[in-house]
Amino acid sequence: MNARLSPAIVEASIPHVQPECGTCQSHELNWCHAALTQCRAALIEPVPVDQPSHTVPARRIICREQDLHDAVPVICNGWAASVVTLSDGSRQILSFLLPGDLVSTTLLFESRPNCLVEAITEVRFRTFKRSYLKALVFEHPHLFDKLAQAWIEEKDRADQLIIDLGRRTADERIARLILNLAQRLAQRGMAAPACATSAMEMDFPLRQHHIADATGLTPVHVSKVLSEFRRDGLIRISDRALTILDPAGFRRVAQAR
Amino acid sequence: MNARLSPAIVEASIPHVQPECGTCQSHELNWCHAALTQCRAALIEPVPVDQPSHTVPARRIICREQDLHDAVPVICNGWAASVVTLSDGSRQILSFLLPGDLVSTTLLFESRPNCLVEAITEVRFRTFKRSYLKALVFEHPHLFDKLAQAWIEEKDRADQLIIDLGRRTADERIARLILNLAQRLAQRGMAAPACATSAMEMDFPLRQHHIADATGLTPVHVSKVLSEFRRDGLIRISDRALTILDPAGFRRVAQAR
DNA sequence: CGGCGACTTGAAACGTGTCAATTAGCGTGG
DNA sequence: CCACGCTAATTGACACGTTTCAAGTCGCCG
Repeated sequence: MNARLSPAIVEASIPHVQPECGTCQSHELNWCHAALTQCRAALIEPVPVDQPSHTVPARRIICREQDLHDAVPVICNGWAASVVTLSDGSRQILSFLLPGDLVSTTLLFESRPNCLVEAITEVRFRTFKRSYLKALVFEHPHLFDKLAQAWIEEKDRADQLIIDLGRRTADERIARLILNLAQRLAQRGMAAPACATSAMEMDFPLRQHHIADATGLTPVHVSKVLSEFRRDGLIRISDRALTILDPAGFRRVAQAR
Repeated sequence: MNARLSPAIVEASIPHVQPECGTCQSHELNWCHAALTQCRAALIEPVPVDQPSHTVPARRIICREQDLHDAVPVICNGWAASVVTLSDGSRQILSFLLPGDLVSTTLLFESRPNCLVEAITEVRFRTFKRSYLKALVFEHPHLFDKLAQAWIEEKDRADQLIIDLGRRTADERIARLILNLAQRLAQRGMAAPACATSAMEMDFPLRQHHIADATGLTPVHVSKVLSEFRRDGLIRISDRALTILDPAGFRRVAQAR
């Protein structure tokens, strides 16, 4: 499927890249992989990865504003969120970050993120030097197209969230969040059809307070809505996994309008 | 102030460009002006403007999804909004477009906008050919930087709107919307300090239903909140103009958290 | 065993939506 | 010139969805 790097070259410059990246190579927009292969094709070296990778435990902050003056993080493994906290302590999650995601495409051009990136599960990530990644993107039209596409998707998701928060009820918001995550996971091969039915199963490490922060609701209300979904046989959550038992019905809830 | 195009060259290819653009040249990110001067500098011709300009009356739709397969609109004059309508008829305004604004930076790379652009006042706009504008941006680093900056601002505003809709009350949302517009107008020289006080005055063509569509509220509630602002001596609205009477107090309302 | 965080559930309070009646303004056509 | 119809805005009463507060369960880990 993918043209692996020659072990000899990789091992010489940055040990352990290949095995670690095995888990996110399925994602189309895989910056690590793309950057590494492009470098190799152009015989550039060293590879623009500052370190093999960082690993942080769940709930830890991956980067703050000041950490990003010249670093562009890419999630290799695990779930993260970009979060903004208001002065009264309430939080809003702007987006969830899944393996293969660039934290934000605007980071390629500016170093002033207004939000934190926080690990939800244990997260392994890599940081690229902005200047390096930027140069790479300009030299390789293929990478630039990927960037443009990532940028469009990022804006699309933001716009959808605006519509959700502005015009939809709690039930719709939560159902749509789950369906969106399911779709993104499926793209990465991280969600699987369960048993013979049309049900879908996926890892689901989110706490209810994450859902609340993302949908502009309170954790208490999230709990009530999820209970209702469960009572109606739409989903099942257990043991950090979620199953959509009735995809058609669930989509109907999500698209009440 | 600005280096005007030679009348001889302009008149030969596209009549009337110069006088019409007089009103939006003050805005830093002026695509018409930038594109035209760049073309001239590079001795490219014809200028990548398909027609002198279009003018549509208030409330008219400027472009739909299918109109944008190869056209990138720029607002020359007047106010517009990008709007999405849900199947039950409710509407969400994603952003207001002021003179000099590119409708959306993602339009440079893809032709699938999920929203309409609707005129609020009478609007004069220009459409550029995507391929042309795109090529131009790549050839001129200065233009590319402008694009990147526009992209960052666009995303910042979207993120702020997400926070507003997710975590702020009606009063905060409305106050912040007005303050944001005041700031953007001020950047364009379209808002002026009023009398000796610190008050700010500006054109304000928005109907209350526009405010409602942008803040995720109902027109009725918007009316109540604006009445309250007026009672408290924070703002005055009359005759399509808005004055912020007590900027400090108004900002306090907007940043309750 | 005790403590803590995640979740659940119910009751009451609050903010915003819905519905309805009314007024003002504005352009159109008789 | 006035009557008309239309849209925008205002205001009050009430309904609904969500939040807040509080109490309690469960599982996990020290």
